[in-house]
Amino acid sequence: MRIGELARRAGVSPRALRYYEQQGLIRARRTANGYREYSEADLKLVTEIRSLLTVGFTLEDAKPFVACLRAGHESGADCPESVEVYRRKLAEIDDEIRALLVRRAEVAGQLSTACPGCVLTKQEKT
Amino acid sequence: MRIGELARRAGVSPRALRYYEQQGLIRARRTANGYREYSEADLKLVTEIRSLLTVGFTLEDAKPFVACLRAGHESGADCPESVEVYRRKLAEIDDEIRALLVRRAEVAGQLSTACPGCVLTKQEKT
DNA sequence: GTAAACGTTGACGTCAGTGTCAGGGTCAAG
DNA sequence: CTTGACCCTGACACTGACGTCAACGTTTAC
Repeated sequence: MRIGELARRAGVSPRALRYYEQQGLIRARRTANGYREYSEADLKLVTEIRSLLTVGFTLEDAKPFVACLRAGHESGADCPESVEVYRRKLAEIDDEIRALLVRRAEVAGQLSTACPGCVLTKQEKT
Repeated sequence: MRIGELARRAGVSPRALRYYEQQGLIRARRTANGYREYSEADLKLVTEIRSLLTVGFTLEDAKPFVACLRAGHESGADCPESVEVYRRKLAEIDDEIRALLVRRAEVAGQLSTACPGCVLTKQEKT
């Protein structure tokens, strides 16, 4: 299939697919006229990339998963490198959550100082 | 005081101060030679801006606080516009936390599927 | 045959808050 | 008189994942 069809089926733009290729995540055969030609396996790669991006992974993070799929594994996570990325991202997410909770507390504290009662709006009506 | 001193005392770079000015957050008198001249009140403004930035506010978010201080209030939060920003940011932070918790669960789920036992490392050793 | 719909590469724009140059001017100390 | 520490105004670089446009070639449908 050509880039437009792959894009539609994967739910991304052709531009995104070219970008993934530029970043070394996917490759494409070229037909005689220079058009990119993709296989069903490529659709699987792109689907994997998309699902990783939507949970906050970067393309760099996604590389081991793609490599794992290309190595013949059924899941992109079936490789130690992918598992390592999972563990690292999980730690990063935890750090972000902690940081956000701290910020939330600070902002809520400031708000309650500036406007007592403002902070307890709907859920709490002590 | 001139920009270098204000920068040191506020813990920011001169570049940042010029940027804040460009964005309409602070103003400065100019001496005969064109140098920016700041007052103690400006230090207070910049300190307020910094503390807001560190909890994740944008310069745009900080504008009402600066305006409030310039209007003569002791705290930048002593104005309804500032309180409104606090409430909005609090809601934004809550949204982010919720999104991160969802992502965390997804990643943890994937990790435990790919590598059962990996997810419970230190704290849980069921 | 021609217009629509597709493909190609290349390159700039986006968001925020700076860092870091270039190419100047100013000012005090020695 | 010169060095060094300031100051000034541009203006480009950065991060990430693209959007968007230009300027062009190809294929498909009528």
